[in-house]
Amino acid sequence: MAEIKKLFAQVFSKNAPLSPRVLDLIFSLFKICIIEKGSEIVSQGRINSKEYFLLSGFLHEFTCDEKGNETTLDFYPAQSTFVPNFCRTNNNRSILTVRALTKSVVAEIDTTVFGNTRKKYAELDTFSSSVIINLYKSKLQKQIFHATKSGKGKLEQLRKDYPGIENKIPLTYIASYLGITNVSLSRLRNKK
Amino acid sequence: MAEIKKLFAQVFSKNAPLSPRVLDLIFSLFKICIIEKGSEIVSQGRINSKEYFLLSGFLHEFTCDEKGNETTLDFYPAQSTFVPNFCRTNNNRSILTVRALTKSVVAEIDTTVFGNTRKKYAELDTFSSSVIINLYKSKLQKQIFHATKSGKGKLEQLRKDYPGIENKIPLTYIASYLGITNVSLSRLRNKK
DNA sequence: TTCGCTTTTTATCATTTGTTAATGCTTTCT
DNA sequence: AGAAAGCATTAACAAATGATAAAAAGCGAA
Repeated sequence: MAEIKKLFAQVFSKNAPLSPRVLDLIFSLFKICIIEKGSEIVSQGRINSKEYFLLSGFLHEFTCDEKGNETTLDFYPAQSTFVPNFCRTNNNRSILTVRALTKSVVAEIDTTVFGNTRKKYAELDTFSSSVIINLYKSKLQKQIFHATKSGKGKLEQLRKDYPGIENKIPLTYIASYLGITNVSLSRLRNKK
Repeated sequence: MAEIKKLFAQVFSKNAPLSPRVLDLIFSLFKICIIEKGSEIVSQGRINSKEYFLLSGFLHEFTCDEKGNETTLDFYPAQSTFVPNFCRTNNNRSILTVRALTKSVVAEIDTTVFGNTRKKYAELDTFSSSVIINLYKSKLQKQIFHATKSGKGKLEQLRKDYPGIENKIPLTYIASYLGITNVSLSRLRNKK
């Protein structure tokens, strides 16, 4: 349990520093969940009213269009912050799915509980702003990534952003994230 | 001046409804600026501490890499909301540029003035959340756009998103936004 | 292990996109 | 008007990517 709390503190510190007191308090409000490989934490179309932090494991976030095609939008390595609930929902229904690609440990809290706590502690407010800034900047980077790089360049960037990812998860998800076909990805990987 | 205020009200209502009273109040705090074609409202690398709303005209948002290559990230048709200051800056310095592609009219306000006013009126808080949600969703759409569509598909989508844009601004910016070369864009336009 | 299923690679061909360069068309400025 | 600069199109070729299908490799369950 001490390890869990350490991981928890680390995820939070990636966004903004929190005092030990507030960290203790907020930690006590979270529920720790074990997620089996293949199961979904958040599901597209479903009601969801929680905030999440990934402590350990590996997840991917994707949308599914009318034809059933999944597009992977992001990867969550260990110690990642989820998109905030209010951004990823329409009328409380999720617009995307987050699925475990390996067995994972997630910390979850109700949005209203978190919101109420936030009102009491200014540092949690700063924390939340920081989450949004990081989210926006990461999306901005993704746009530049897609608009300026070819398949080869995107694969190189992916390798920097997520070291070892090719040995961790099925390549289909990587191809989807890069916006290329499985066949193209295979070619790029086996070429010089 | 009555027209200006009407445009102002319309931009705001695109995010979240505001009561006439708060709208009047907030309007009085803004400064209305005429922007000549080609000049920059926000400049990459420069200190900036304002929030902006585009009343009329047409803008584009871009970043410039070390080599001087510009990548257009977004277009702002008349009555658009800018990315919030806190998202588009690092230590108060802008990480992107917004430039007028036609003569434009912009409403501007200091971030701290806006922030203070927001604290007093809950509806402005809702408004700000709404701006962020719209921002995030628009970035999400852009990622899906790039990851799932070919040049042809992206051009078709652009035409839906920004009707008439091809007759309004230089095609270079459009090609950059689509992540293709000027030559490819020209080909796609004159084909089929 | 062996079987069956999924994932990945390989091959072939068609299509798209990039690169380079030349041309023609506007626009702008003097 | 004329010159200069910027913008858009076209052409020709090279390179990258997609589509399809088949083979190979990996994985899990009985």
